[in-house]
Amino acid sequence: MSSETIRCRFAPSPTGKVHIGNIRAAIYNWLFARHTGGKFLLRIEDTDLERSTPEAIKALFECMEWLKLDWDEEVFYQTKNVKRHLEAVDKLIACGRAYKIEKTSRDGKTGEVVMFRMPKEGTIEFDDIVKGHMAKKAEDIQDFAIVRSDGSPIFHIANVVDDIDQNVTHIIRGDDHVENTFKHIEIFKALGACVPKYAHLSMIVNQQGKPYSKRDGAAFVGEFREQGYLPDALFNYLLLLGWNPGDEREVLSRDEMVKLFELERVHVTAAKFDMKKLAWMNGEYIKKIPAEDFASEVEKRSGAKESNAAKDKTWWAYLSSQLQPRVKFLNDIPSMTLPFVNDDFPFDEKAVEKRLKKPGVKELLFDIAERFEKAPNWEATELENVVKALSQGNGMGPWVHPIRVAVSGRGEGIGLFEMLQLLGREKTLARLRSAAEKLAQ
RNA sequence: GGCCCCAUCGUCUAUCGGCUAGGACACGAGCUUUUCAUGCUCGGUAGAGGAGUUCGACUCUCCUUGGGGCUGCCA
Repeated sequence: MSSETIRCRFAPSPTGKVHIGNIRAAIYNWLFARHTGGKFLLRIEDTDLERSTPEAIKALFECMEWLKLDWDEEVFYQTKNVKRHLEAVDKLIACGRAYKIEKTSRDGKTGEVVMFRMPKEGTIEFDDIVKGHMAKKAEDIQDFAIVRSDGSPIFHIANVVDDIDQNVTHIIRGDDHVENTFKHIEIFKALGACVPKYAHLSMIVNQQGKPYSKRDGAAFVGEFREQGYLPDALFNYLLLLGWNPGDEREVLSRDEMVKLFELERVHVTAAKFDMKKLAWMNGEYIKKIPAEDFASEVEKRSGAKESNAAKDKTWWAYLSSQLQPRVKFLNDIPSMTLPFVNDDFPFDEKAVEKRLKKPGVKELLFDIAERFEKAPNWEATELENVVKALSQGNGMGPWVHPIRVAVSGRGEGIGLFEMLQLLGREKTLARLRSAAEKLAQ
């Protein structure tokens, strides 16, 4: 196949939220087009006027942009092609491949619809790029409606006519359309059009093997975004769910993906969505963020007030360098940075119980505050030396743990002495003493 | 019910007839260590069952079982 003729498309119906299974189809289409040098088209199947609002379409665009899925040519709106759909229907009626009939729908609507006439014998077959050879006896497929009693075209005819009009050569879509393909092939043929190549993608399923839905956790792209997932991490993970480069690489750059992606390597089997692996992937991508960018992300998400002069660029860089290997989700940043930017931070009850409410801790905190106060400078190494001297070669745990909880309210976090350096002398001493005084009561 | 599709560690997967079945996530152990992470090292767990083809089958064929999809005036 000549590469300049390859044209594939992502054809979602805008419902306001973009499901991960759906966006994976977009990703595969995009990668296929970019790999082959073909075109990636975007068609919005907005015939459902109830759900297809401008807001829903906007959400779709935002989602595409977030994942850096750029498309070629102008967006194709299905509603703008209704005239062509109906022309095709007339043509089908004229040649006997469609007919009008009085029908009562499931929900009780009665009226005249247009049905597409399926052949009554023979086999319909196609070679699916991922599923292989597919065949079905024509007699196993019933005639089906293509125009509603209100005169509006139905998915089957609209979809096929749009694909013809957009010169689509490759249809890469969800597994749930396999059965439709046998119907659509007949429409293409009846209309005298070339039948495109098909590639059907397996579904993303939950731990029970059922289609992954919102009941299983985040199911829409927007939710992953809100939860602090990086677009590249989600993209990479979704790609791996059903495709691999054939070697052991898993974390791939966009360029590598484009270079390596082949539809032929896409899996037939349904893949279970593994949130744990996605989380790991996200951590990998967070570690890849350039230090400067991560620092500004930390500053942005910390909710810090600009007024604090002590917090200069160096300060943020130091804090974020400590945070970067520890952050799994960008959404973890606010709670992790809170003790650094605000004196009003929560104390973890368990940590307080375990580290502070112990005999001698009050005295220990007062004592250490005094020793820190005398420190010649406020560098992490200097502060560490103070505690080292106290521990006399034994573990520093008995000092480190209470200090950590006293100044940050939590049992875990970045290195303690780095933490103290970042807090500064004044805040550290104040917090140590205030915690000690609370214990006295 | 009918039709279609699928089947390797718990999960994602490598393997396109030669396998002591490899990797990643997760899990366990250890090292590093002030915590939590990171990093490094090590470890366990897999070819649904049954026939057949073959010198040889995870790989090919058939059956069984299990799972999924479709069977709309939804897309």
